[in-house]
Amino acid sequence: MAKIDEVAKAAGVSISTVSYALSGKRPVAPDTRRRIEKAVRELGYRPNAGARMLAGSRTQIFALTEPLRKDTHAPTHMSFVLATAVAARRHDYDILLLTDEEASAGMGRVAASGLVDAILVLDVAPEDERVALSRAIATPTVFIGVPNDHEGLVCVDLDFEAAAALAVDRLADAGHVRIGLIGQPDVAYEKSNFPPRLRTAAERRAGERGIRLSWRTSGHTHSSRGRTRKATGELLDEGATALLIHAADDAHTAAFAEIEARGLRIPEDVSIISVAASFDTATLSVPVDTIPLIPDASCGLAVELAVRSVSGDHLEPGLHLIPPTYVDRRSIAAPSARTETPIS
Amino acid sequence: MAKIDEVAKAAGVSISTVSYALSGKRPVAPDTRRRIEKAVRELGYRPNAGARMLAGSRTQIFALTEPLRKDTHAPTHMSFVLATAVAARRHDYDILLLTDEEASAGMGRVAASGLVDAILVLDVAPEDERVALSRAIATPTVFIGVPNDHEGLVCVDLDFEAAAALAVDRLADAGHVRIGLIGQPDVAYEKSNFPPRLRTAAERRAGERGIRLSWRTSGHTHSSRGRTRKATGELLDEGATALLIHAADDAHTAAFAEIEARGLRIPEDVSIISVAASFDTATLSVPVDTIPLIPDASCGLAVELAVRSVSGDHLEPGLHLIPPTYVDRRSIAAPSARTETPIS
DNA sequence: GGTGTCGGTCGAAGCGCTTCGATCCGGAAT
DNA sequence: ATTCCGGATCGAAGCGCTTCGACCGACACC
Repeated sequence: MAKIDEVAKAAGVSISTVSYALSGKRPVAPDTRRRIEKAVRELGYRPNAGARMLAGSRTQIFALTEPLRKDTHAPTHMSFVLATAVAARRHDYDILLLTDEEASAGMGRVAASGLVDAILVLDVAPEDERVALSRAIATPTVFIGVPNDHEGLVCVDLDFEAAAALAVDRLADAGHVRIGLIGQPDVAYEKSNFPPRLRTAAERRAGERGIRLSWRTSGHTHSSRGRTRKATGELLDEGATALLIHAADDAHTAAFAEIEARGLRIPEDVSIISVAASFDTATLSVPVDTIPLIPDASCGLAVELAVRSVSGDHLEPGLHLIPPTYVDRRSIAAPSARTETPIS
Repeated sequence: MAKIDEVAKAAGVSISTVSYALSGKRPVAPDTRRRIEKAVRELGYRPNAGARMLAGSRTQIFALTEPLRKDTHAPTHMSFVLATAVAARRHDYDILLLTDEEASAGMGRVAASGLVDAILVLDVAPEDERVALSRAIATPTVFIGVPNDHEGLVCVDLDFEAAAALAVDRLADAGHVRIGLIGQPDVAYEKSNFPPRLRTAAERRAGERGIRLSWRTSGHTHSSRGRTRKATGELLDEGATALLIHAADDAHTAAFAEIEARGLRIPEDVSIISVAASFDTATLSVPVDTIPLIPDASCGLAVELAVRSVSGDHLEPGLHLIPPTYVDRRSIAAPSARTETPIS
C-alpha cells in the first residue's frame, strides 16, 4: 500500500500539504490539489486507518449495539441495521457490530480503547442495562428507541403518541365510534417501551373524541395467526367498525383472513390503519393506510446526531421524536350499516 | 484514559515490559506480571486501538460483508451474523459490517486502509462479484458458502452433497422407494449455489439406491404456504411415502398442513427429513429428523481459518466442507400400506 | 574458570498520519 | 514605502503502542 510520503513525492509537495489537501482543513492551491489528487489516484493511496486514529483521534467508526433477544423480529431488525449502516457510510463512517453479550460488555471496551467515535444503541428495552453503561463512559451515545429512564440521554424515535392520536383522529373523522386495536405480542408490552405508550395514547385520544377503543394482543411471544384472527373476530363482535393494527405483517394477513371469512370488505365494511409498521403495507394483499415507522428516518437522524456530537457540537440530551406521517392507501371509509351496531 | 506509561510507572517497570506482560510475547517474571496486572486493573487501562493497529499491524477487526439481497431469509441470516460475531469475539476480534453497496465496494476500502485483518464473506451467490474483489486484494478472505468459481479461495460450508446422500440413505434404509424433495423457493436455484447441488446429489444417490425422487420448489421468491401445500399434495399423489424438505420453517408447517388434511400421520404414513435447516426443527408442531446447517459450525470454522491466516499460517485455498450430522427425532418409519402404491 | 544459553528487563526506533507553528509571498490598507 | 493580513507551503513534533537489539545476571556444561 502506498503511503502518504510517496504521494507527497509524486506530487512534489510535502507530507503536510497532502494531508491538508485531503482533509481540506487548510487551503491548498487549486493546481497543487490537482497534482495531489492525481498522485493519489495513480498510486491507489488510502490513508492507513490505524495511523489516522492515532494521530487524529477520530476513528471513523461507530459501534452499533444490538442484543438480539430471541423475540426480536428479524426482518424489522435487519432493516434498522441496514439503515444505520447506510446512513453511517454517507458520513464516511463504518459500523462495528456489538451483539449478544458484547452488546453490553463491548460498550465499555470499545469506548475505553478509543475504537469508536460514538455508540448507537438498537433494540432498546424499557429497562436497558446499556443506559447505565452509556452514563459511565465518555463516548457519545445515541439511543434508537426510548428507555424508561432516559434522563440525560440522547434518544431518537417515532413519535408514537402523536402517531396513535393521528390514527384515532382519522378514524374519528371518518365517523367511527368503536374501534379495535390489535397490538404487538404480549411480551412486547413488558420488554419494549412503545407498545404500551402507543396503546395509552390511543386510548387517551379515543376518550377525547368520545370513541370506544378495545385492545387485543397479537400473540404470546410472536404474532400468532390463530391468536390474531381470534382477536380480530372478538373486536368485530364487540362492534368495532375500524381496526388499528400495531403489529408485524403476518398479523395483518391474519386479520384480513378473519374479515374476509366474515364476508366483509375493506374499507367498505371495516376500516384499517397500520401504525408504526416498518415493512411496506402497500404489498399486503390489501394495501392499507399507515403511519409508518421508517428505519431510514430514525437511523438517519441518530447517525446525524452522532456525527454532530463527534464534531464538537455538544448536543444537549433529550428526546428527538420524529413526527408521524400519514400514508393514504384508501383503507378507510365511513362505517357501514352492515357492521355498525347501536352503542350499548 | 490511562496510557501504557502510567501503568509502567505504577508497576515500577518500563513500557516495554508492560507490553510484553500483556501480550505474552516474551517471558516476564511472575512477580512483575502481578504488579503490572494490578496496575492495569487499578487504572482501568485499555490499550489504545489506533496505536495498536499502527505499531502492531494487527487491527483485531474482521470485516463481514453481507449484501442483504431482498430475498435473504432474515432469521437465518441473523443467526449467521450472530454466530460470526460470537466466534470472532472468542478470538478477541470485532466485526465491522459491510452491507448493501458497501458489501462489495467496502472490501477494497477496508483492505487498502488496513482497517481489518481479514474479510468474511456471507450470503455468497453462485456468481458473486466479491470473488473477483477478493482476488484483487491482499487481505485474507474466507467465504461462508461456495461460489461457482472458487478457484484459489478459502470456502467453508456444510457438505450439502453428503447431507443429501445421507438423507436419501436413511429413507432408503427404512424401505422407501419413492420420495419427494421440497426445495427452496425458485429463485434460490438461480441465485444460490447449494440448492441445486443438494438436489443433484439427492437425485444421484436416489438413482444409486434404485429410488424414485421427485422435486418441487416451495414458492417463487419466498416460501409460500399455498405453493408448498400444493407441492406436498402433488408429491404424495405421485406416491411419495417420504419427504425430504430443504426449505424455511414455514414451508415445513405448510407441508404438515397438507399431510394432516389428508388424515395422514408422521411418521407412520409419511416420513420426513429436513435437510440443511438452520432453525430448530424440534420446535415445529411436529419435531422432525434433520441434518442441520449449523451457523455456529460454519462461522466458527470460518473465523478460525481467518485467525489462522492472520497469524502467518498461510492456509492453502480450498473447500472446507463440514460433514453432515444426523439428528434423530423419530420422524422416519417404514412406508405404510396406506400411502404406498405399486410402482408404475 | 571460561563460554554459552536463557530468562528477564530496558531503551529507543519506528508505525503513518495530523496538526501546530513558522515561513514566505503578494496584494490591500495606511 | 511600510505595514498587515491571509493564502500557500513546509518541517517537525507528537499520537500510544510494538518490537528489535542489547544488556545483565544465573546457571550449566566441559
